[in-house]
Amino acid sequence: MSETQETPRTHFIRQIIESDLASGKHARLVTRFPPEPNGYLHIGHAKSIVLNFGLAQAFTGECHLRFDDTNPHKENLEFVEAIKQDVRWLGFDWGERVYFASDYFEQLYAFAIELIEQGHAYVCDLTAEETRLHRGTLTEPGRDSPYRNRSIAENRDLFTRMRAGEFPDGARTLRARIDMASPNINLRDPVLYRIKHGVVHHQTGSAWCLYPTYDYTHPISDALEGVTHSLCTLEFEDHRPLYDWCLEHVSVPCQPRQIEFSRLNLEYTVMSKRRLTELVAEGHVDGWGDPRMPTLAGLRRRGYTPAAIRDFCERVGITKSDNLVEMALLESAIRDDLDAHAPRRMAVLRPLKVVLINDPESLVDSIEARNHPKDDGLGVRSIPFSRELYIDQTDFAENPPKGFKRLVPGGEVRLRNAYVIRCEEVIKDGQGRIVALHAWVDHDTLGRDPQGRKVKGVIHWVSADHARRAEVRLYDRLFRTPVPGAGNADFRADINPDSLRVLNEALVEPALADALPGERFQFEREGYFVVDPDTSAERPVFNLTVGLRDTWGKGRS
RNA sequence: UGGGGCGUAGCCAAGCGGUAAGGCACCGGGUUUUGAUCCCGGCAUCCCCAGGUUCGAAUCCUGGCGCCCCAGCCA
Repeated sequence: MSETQETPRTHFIRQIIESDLASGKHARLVTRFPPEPNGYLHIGHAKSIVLNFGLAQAFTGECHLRFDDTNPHKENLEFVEAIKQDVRWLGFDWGERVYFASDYFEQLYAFAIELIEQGHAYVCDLTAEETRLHRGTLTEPGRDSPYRNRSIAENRDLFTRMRAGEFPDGARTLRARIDMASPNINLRDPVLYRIKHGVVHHQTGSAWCLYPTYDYTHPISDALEGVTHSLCTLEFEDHRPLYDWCLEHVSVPCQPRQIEFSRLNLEYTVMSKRRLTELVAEGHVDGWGDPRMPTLAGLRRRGYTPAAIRDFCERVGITKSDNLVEMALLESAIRDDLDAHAPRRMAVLRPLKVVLINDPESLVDSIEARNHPKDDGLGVRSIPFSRELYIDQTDFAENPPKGFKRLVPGGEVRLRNAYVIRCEEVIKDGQGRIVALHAWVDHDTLGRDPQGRKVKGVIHWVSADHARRAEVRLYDRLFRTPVPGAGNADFRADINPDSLRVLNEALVEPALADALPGERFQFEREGYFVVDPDTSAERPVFNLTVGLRDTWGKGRS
């Protein structure tokens, strides 16, 4: 029997879930993907999305989409909408389960009162700077705030008035009363609430001037939603004791378990939202959806498919080890998908004219070609053929390097899908630049091998009279170093100045003229391309998704 | 020098005391009207190091070493 369904690879989180389900600790799996709407989603988020939604799917549980919107200064609706679009595009469905941490502000507030009533939280009047000074250092314990032992009544009163807006920003905070001497700095009376006046929150408007912090909000939100396994990245490992503390000291309905895994790092790009935001804000790229960006919006415009990104996330795996994944793995995933599904076309990126000089009348004027070498389901198309053609400049060499299989003076080459030709003459201009080639056609080679000789090279072409001019955008890695900004360097200094090259003279076969934005093709012998949204009938625009694997080293740069 | 993690091939990653999966990359060879795809083969005597336990250790113990994270009223 043949397994059509791949067994998803196992990892420590899956094992924990399997055992929790098997032991009856949980009847049903509930996970969540909790983005903060302060930027666009990137491929690192995809890893988390595929993990959380994928697990829910695998165990027929549920995965919530929850916006972690506790800091209105940085968040907005544009990001909320973009995130929803990207998660959907990636192929996941949260159904009715979209939530906002801000949905819980009232309950969070009530739980804070509980903490105060039990002496587990207090209102602190220290400034941010004083708080920092009291916190101690990595090696020295902190000192108690002078406000740490306020009465419950005073704390309740002050906290109520904080909500009522009686105090300015920064005047007071609500802090958990845990342990200023804890070796874990997160436990040194962390701030639970801070005052923020005059910000309009995208969900709650001006209803609040008091905003809960992540550390307080996250565990409670998880609990209120019945999340069973709260999966996050490694940097929150130190926060887990605080996560648990919150749940233990407040009357929530259940105790979710936080489990950490390592975030994705990809060579030759940056993944931090701070840096991505800077790239956009400083105009190094054309917005969050620039095809060079590692954002899902960027990858989409670059021509990546959701399936390839999901596959990539599966291939990368889930562990706790720091990692730096090679770009080759991502590229391999998209090539696999596109090789199987993208219709083939011919496009000449850097045209060189070829004139057929013998008996042109007896040549066919149209050739039927298969759209895919292995999948007949993709059908066939008709390609016009004529006496004047264009081939790629890189497919002809007057002085060929050793091993060159393409066209050379006096040599023969197969025109893909068409005849074998032989270069008879190289036409040059006054400066000695090659402007055209004259070639002889072997009429007897359409659909059959030539008599008595082997022709190894195959090159692509377009008919001069029928080809359409197109703009082709060739993308390369955004950075020229594997780890931009390594050390303490400015990551901007590592930006690759040649990450985009625009070819304006490209000529594509007519079948490509009416392609719609988002349609993907393989330009034979070149790579996979997607129609850019900038495209128009007058000027079709194609983006390079990824080049074909090239063992000859033809090098496009 | 406090606390929390991590260390298996160039990269990612299985492995859960019984004698090192898989993918990517790379190197051969075959097929091929895409120098693509596809197919076949190769690629860790060894699991950060050193001791110890055991018939047997990447897996257990001890001690080192290296790397990452934490001192936001960011998440």
